[in-house]
Amino acid sequence: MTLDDRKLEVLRAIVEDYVSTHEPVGSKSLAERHVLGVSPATIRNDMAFLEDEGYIAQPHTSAGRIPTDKGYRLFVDRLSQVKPLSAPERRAIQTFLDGAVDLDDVVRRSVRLLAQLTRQVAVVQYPALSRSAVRHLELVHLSDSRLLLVLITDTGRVEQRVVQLPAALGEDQVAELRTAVNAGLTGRHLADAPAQVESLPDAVGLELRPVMVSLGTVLLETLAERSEERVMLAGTANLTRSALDFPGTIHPVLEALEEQVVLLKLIGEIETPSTLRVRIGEEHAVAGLRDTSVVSVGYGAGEQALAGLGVLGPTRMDYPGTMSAVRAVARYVGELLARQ
Amino acid sequence: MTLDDRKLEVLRAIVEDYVSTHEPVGSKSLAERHVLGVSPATIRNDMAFLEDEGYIAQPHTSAGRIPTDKGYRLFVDRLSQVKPLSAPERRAIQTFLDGAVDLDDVVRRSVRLLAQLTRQVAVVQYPALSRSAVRHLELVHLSDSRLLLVLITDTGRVEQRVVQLPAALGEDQVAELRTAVNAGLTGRHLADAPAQVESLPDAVGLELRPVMVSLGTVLLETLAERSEERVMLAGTANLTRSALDFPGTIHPVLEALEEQVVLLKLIGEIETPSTLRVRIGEEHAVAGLRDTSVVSVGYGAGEQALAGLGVLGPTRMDYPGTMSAVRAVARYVGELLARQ
DNA sequence: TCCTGGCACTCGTCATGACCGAGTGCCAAT
DNA sequence: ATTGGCACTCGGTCATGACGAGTGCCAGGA
Repeated sequence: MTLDDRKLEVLRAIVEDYVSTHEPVGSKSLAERHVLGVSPATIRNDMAFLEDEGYIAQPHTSAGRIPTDKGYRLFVDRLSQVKPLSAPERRAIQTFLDGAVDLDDVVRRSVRLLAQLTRQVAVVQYPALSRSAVRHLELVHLSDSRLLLVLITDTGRVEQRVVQLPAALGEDQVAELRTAVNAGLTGRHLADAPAQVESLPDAVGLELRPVMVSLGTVLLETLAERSEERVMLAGTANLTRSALDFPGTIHPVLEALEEQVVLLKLIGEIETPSTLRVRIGEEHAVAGLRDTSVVSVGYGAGEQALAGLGVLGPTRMDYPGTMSAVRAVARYVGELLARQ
Repeated sequence: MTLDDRKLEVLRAIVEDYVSTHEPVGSKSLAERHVLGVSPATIRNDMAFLEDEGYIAQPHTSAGRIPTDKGYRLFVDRLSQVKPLSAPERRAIQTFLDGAVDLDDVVRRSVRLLAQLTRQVAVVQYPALSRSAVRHLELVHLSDSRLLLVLITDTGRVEQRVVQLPAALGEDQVAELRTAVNAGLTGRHLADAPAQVESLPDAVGLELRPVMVSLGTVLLETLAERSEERVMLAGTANLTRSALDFPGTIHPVLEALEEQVVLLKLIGEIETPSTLRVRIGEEHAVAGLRDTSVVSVGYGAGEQALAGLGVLGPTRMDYPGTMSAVRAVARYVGELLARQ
């Protein structure tokens, strides 16, 4: 026997019913709620087959079936149809995001919007430093021996670090450094920074070279530390609504969400924008997320994604709806950043 | 009958036992576990009195007593003794915070540390702009009609905003603006900014005055929007450990924590450092926090607090321990910022 | 060959009721 | 004012049994 169209249709019906009712679905109610053209008995046979193949499972003997991770995977890959956003939803995205005044604001607004639209936990990553270019570098004289290095990128990120100077500097020397640093780096892609930094000391007077070296070191350090680092989270409270979906507690999930590294793995690692990625249950490497699914996508104006954003929820989630929302917000954020 | 010493002692014993066992405490076990010098029957009489006065309550008829919010309040105000931190704890604070490279890092580390030490939800507010002074203002030429305004404060905060220009500017004009703005504001307290901004246009050439006006407007806007705004949160996962303490779900608590405004009310509104504030259960204005207590304190080097930090947990928390931890971290953060 | 109706069986849920024990309030005695 | 004793209350636990949703299997029909 093979996985024919009707069996797929049965699987889709099971996923849809289970997602909306949160209860194991039986053959009878399935026949009632969907136009499958066959009797419950036939559906039972199909369900037995689907269970054998691992697409659905029974929580206990005399219960209906629920989809397994493998079942959701099949659903997402082959069965789900794009669910267009409603007009009010589109409008919400527009009005919500249009008022943003800067990058922080864009990120904050989009993460909240996403949480609200999907009623799940939303994550938005700041544009990766490694994929941004330098817009300006500023040096601020803090004291004789300390300089503040401020990096401003074309994506709107601002990073700062204190630099301990090997020797005291005058205001004019700081100016010389500033000019040289900007001449060497402004407009450059930060991915190329290591190479550029190499040649910086040559651009200044002999006595400033050691200073320039430590400046370069601090800059590279900052890039390494902060490169992908920042993310913003919203909608954790939504986890409690689906608390029943998690065996025991939501504790492991909350814990995983507190780990930046984990979040970045979830959302990051994205090359091209607008290719959605869905990770379902067991597909996660992190144990605490075995009962969750993540829908993520890259955003960014051009060919290459600047960073990622996405949504995390119970494996039993409305995949089509979530996928549309994530895609729509990403597209809009991309446009917004390009406009800047 | 009055609230004599023994009754207070009984109340303290009830609070301590309940906090450590999480179970209503009865007269017999109280007599066993504490040296009160009287029999259970006497304790029962005292407990009846304490209940009449509203310091303790019975969850149901045949159960022991648990402290009410009023009981905790009395405990905190008159009964709790300072519990010094253990040596490992002190060491943890030191090593954990000493490696911080900048303000973001300090805040991130301290909020995690606090969450870890108290095993509760920790909140740290960034130094309030209104209580910081300008260290430097930078103007970056983005395009003909757009300028990036970067504000760097003496507390290490960096805020940036895009300014739409009324007219195109050359690089030298930007330099003139930069000089004027810094001459007028560097070193000034941001609380005084409105007055200072008034006089800025007079310091530049006639044709730059409109630009300076919009620059000033944006600066004041930024101050208003961002003044107290930023906070960092950690340890939300700790809420699930004490999930049993919350009737129903932790949903309302998580929701309250997502509201920046609420957080700021909790942690902010602090004038002098090192005066701990404890808010217990019903004392909260926000309904979602009726089952939680918040221990907060201001931090900062001098007389005036820069901002606040604190901890949120179930009303049934270890007040003395939490209070010591909060106080210790605040003191250390204050020192750290002063050193910068 | 595929579909269908029927039937026996499984097992989780819910309501019931008995029992246990922790804890109380009250009272008489010290 | 304190204490020991005692009757009483009531929530938690456990065993029981009825109920019903859902299944797998099988024989008959298209």
